[in-house]
Amino acid sequence: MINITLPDGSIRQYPKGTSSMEIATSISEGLARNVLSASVNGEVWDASRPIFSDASVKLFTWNDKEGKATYWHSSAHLMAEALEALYPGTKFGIGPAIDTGFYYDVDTGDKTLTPADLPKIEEKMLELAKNKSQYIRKEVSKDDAIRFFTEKKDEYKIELLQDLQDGQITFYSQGNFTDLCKGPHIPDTSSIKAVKLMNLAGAYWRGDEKRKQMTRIYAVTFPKAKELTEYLELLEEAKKRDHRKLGAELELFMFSEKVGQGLPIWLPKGTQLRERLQNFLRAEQEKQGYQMVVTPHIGSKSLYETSGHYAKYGADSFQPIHTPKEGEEFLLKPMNCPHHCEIYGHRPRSYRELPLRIGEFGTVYRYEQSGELHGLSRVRGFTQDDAHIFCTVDQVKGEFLKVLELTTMVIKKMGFENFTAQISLRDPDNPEKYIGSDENWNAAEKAIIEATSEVDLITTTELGEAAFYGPKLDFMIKDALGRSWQLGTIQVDYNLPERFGLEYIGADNQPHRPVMIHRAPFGSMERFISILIEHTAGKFPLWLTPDQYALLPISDKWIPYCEEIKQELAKHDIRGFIDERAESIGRKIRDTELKRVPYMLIIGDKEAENQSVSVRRQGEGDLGTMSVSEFVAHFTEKLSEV
RNA sequence: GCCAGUGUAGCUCAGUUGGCCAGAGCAGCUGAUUUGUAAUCAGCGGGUCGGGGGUUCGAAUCCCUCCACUGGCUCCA
Repeated sequence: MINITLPDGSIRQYPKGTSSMEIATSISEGLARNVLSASVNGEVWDASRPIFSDASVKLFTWNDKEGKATYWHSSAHLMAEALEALYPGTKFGIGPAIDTGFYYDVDTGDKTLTPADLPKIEEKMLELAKNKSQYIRKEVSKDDAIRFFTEKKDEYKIELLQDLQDGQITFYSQGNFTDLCKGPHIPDTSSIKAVKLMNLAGAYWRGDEKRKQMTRIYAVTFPKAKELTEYLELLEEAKKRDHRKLGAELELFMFSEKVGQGLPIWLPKGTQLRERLQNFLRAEQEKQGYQMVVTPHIGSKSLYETSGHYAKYGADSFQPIHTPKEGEEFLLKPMNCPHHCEIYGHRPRSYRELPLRIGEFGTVYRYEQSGELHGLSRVRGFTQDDAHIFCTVDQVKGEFLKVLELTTMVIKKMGFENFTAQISLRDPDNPEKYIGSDENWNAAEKAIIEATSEVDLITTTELGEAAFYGPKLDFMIKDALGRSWQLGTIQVDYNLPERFGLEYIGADNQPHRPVMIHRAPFGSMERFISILIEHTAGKFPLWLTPDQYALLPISDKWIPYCEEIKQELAKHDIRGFIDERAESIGRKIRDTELKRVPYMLIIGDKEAENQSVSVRRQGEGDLGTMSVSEFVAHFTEKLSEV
């Protein structure tokens, strides 16, 4: 007998060789029906795999992340089976589960898959799923495995096998399909009830752009048809909120082929929004002792040679521009930090000046590959809400915590409730990607890890995600549709001060090297606004929205009264406009609703007579009639709510 | 940059296997209407069918090429 510890701490005894599925059955039939996989001593296993020694077991169903991952990975195998049936000779790369669904990288030889082929594959998958084929695990020797795929002429799998150790190789089969796979898998195909192949994309074999490009098929499956429908509805909603669409409809920004791709042009309403965000942050930063600066859009190439940016990114950047007579070289500013280092270094600094906090809404230009550009979220010219804090080693932690506080305050003020932070450290296997000494890196990484551990913040740690000059703390927020986005960043940097030879004279009258903290709570105004648009579906917080109200006169004879109200509201810093068109009130309301103006003030005979306004809230409807001062009170209350 | 796809009026789209002056709705303009909580009516203007080249008696439609956009990949200071 073996002892099985369950998540609730209870220990049950089972015969040697009992599977997780059998354990589930012993608990309840219903549970057994839903089990997809199980963790055995922390490792995710097939539910059918026998357990031979004492273990702690956790059963996974569709409600667990691990259960979904198993389900989708098994679905990838089912898709591969369908592809092999429809397109014999198809070769397979890798087919993992992802956050939502799974993909499989395939090489269909001469046959190019098109979106029109996808329904056929879906149908085949559903047909095969009905066979209730079991996923069967088999341990194989490396030689046998290589022989199998050599016969199948699948060079991708053979390459994957080269990196695997003999004795640790397993195959999984279901129906007529066998794949190299370490598993685990769901019991059988019958739980795969709804299938949707989402899209086709090119993907380099092993992520290497020098190697062959395979076809990646993205897909998702569900145990219930209804869940697929709900998922597709969510995608529809995301499409409706797409910032590129809303940005055009609400006249926030535009792009022009003539100006150039990836170069956003801010229209008046978008500019209002952006400047309100900047003013808000500027005010908060000034409270905390930041000083604003303005630096030029170009900088001498030597500036970036000093910083190391040129060596790292020069070849893949916009190329230097030259002065016509002298032939001097200048780069479009890709970063503000070198300029700020020069500000720090332009005269001797005393320890009494530190921390010195230099802020700038600095517009930078970076060459991004054409296929990378995406609306406002990935552009070639953007404005960072940048600042650099120069401080002593002893001040690093305190300053870091203050920045952390500022950043979380900003995120919350923007209406994002869910956020986490990612600690991005060096990749220990690729030291050549980074500048600076190990001592500097260790100190910087330690500072971030220590400071974040002192605050109430959910963090994850990623190796290899650091900037080339220092580790980062990146903020990840979840939007209203549950999607994750990376926002602002805080970076601790011991290296640039060294490269720029920055110093301060300490209390001991000796020169010391300052530490630099790079930080941007929004990240970039462009990217942040793209996220804000999608999060709010264009219904911005009241304090931020370009027009807070629209006055809608029922006939043009009430325009003068509207003017009066407008002036009164302006006294309370409430901004809006009068819809003076000779349109029906129904039309005016509809248009204003679509423009996401939060308040509509409808003015006709009754209102003019009683010196009142009829108030309608966007998306909610009629709030009734009130006096102008009552509206101001209502508005002011709502304003303070966010 | 790479793979796949898309590009017809400001927007959303129609345009049969290549064939009469390329269509619709919305938006715009003009006029009428003076309206009570999500579209008043009528008239008018608007397109070198993404650009260029080619095949053809004839191209929005077929081919080549360039550009932009979309979904991914790679990249992201």
